[in-house]
Amino acid sequence: MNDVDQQRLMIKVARLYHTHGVRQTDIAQRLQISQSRVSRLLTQAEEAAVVRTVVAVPLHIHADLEDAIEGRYPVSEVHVVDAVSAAEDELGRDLAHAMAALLQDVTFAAPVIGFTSWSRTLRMVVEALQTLRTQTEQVVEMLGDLGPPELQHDAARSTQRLASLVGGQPVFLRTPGVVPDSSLRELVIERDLYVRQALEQLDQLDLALVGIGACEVDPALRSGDNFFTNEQFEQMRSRGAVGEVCLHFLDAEGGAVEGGLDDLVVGVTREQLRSAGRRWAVAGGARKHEAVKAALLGGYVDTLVTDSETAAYLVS
Amino acid sequence: MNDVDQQRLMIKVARLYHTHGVRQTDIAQRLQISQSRVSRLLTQAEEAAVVRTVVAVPLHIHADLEDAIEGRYPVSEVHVVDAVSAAEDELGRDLAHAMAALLQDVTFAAPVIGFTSWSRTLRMVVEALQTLRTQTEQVVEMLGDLGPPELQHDAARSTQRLASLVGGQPVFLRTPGVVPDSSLRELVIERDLYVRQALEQLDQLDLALVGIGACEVDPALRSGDNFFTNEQFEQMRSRGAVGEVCLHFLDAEGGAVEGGLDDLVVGVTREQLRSAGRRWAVAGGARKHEAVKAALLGGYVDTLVTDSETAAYLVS
DNA sequence: CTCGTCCTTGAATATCTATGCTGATGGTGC
DNA sequence: GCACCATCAGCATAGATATTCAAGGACGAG
Repeated sequence: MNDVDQQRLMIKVARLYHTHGVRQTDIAQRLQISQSRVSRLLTQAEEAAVVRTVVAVPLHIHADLEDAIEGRYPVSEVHVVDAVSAAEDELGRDLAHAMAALLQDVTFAAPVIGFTSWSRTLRMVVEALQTLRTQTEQVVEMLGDLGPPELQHDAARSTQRLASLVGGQPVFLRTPGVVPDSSLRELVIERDLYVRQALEQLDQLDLALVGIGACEVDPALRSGDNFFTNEQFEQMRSRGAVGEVCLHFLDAEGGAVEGGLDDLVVGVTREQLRSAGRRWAVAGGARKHEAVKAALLGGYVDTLVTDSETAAYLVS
Repeated sequence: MNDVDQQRLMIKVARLYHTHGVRQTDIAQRLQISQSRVSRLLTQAEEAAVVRTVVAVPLHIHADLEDAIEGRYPVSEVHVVDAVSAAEDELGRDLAHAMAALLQDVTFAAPVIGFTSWSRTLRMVVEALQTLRTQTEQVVEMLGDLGPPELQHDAARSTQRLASLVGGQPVFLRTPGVVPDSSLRELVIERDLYVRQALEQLDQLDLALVGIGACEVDPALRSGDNFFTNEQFEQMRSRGAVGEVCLHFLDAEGGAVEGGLDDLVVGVTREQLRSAGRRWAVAGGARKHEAVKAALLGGYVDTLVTDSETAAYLVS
């Protein structure tokens, strides 16, 4: 049996099972295959996203918190998710799905989207996305490479996927995201035409999908490996930093923490970010409470998706 | 536990199960409830349409047939569904889902939608629909009541649901759909203001969702019970009728079969139907082959959703 | 051609899920 | 206050689904 037939069979099975409600055993009998094969075809169908199961979460269960935050911070929209658990990975998944759902419904046009593929949650958002209607031409990475090579692969794939979902071109930033010294940064920008062009595109972001980080080394990355070192984070913390947005450090009030580290980052600038038409962020979990608050206060975020605990912290 | 908590629990369970892939037993343990309750909550969630499972059928598997039909008949669009089985009820379900999927994606505005809730397939379409973007103000029934009272209940509910999905007002036609004699029809229209108004609205249909019937008593209806009798169908067949659209009989070339029966129908007229901006029909199955052909030839259909066998018949 | 590797399949079975049944709980009518 | 009914939870288990394992087959290297 060739590949196309295989796929048709898969779809037929999926429809019989999900749409018609036929049991696997009966499907097997009807199509003259074994039940185990039916089961496997169904798994395949799930993986190929031929069947999509979405849990429609009634919006705005926490309307009270949302309103409170919208009143207190310079944001236009807050969505509070009722996470199933406070455990970081499950939380991330919930937040990601919520943001994906939001993105599916957008109606505005966003020719240029900025994306940071090094945020695990944002990658999960992209994973969960199906299609969207932003008439996007370009998806530009807002940060260079961070962390180990295998992560860079995931990141690139994620940018690629987002671009193909919106029907736009991916614009990669294939260069180290953090350089050891600022002159090197100049050199990189000067020498690499693609990098220069990508960075210029960030001047006209219509939609920036930003991750918010606590002021610490991300577990998935490694200190110093294409990333800031523990010492550098330590130093920034001692200067009052509580978090970062696209590797730009913020103090508790959302102000910039100067320490020369901005000059080591190859990526979107604070100004570029703040002047983006829309700035959507997704972040949650106890570790990031202060960082989220800082990002909001600093005007780096326009629309926030977060969990109820973080939301409660924000209004407290 | 009150109702709201119950619903939250349901959603939490649904998300743990579907989004996070946790087993029922583990969910039960985490939430301190029994596995059976988890199972039942999940069933509930399915029923409440909180979890929706859709099988994305790759469009245009039968592009060849579609093109051929579009070339030969005065239609603008044909969608051929690869049905899982030729059995009538399963076929109907597949067709219905296909049409629902199409409707979900429409972008045009249709202030007035005409609907015939007595078609089982069309009711299934409405059942499968989630939301749509037609900016509809009114959903007008195109035929009066047919068949036994319990069917009328289903029909009304279906119209109601469609209206609420599009965010419009349902306009019912609560009057017999087939009257024993034409003077009675005049009387009904004259006496009932609502009926008169509804019928007038049908002059300006932007989208008509029409069912196509073979020239015979629908199994779900009953001969003579608010419907044409077997004898009447027989008579029409002897005059060359091969099918009907909204109870207007058609010969093999799509021409009107005169026999006075049009005057017994309280509902949309042939002209109203043909002048509708868009005329979407869903029909399939061997019994209706000729009827579908006639409806296309007669210009009653603009966009057709049908099965591959019917499609093959149409091009043969 | 032959062997080894990798992949796919179906039978058997382990695992997971749905459901009949029973008792508990809470609301209703008398 | 009490019998009555309805509803719902949990247990046990029937029923359905996923997975293990071994066999068969396709493919490529030798």
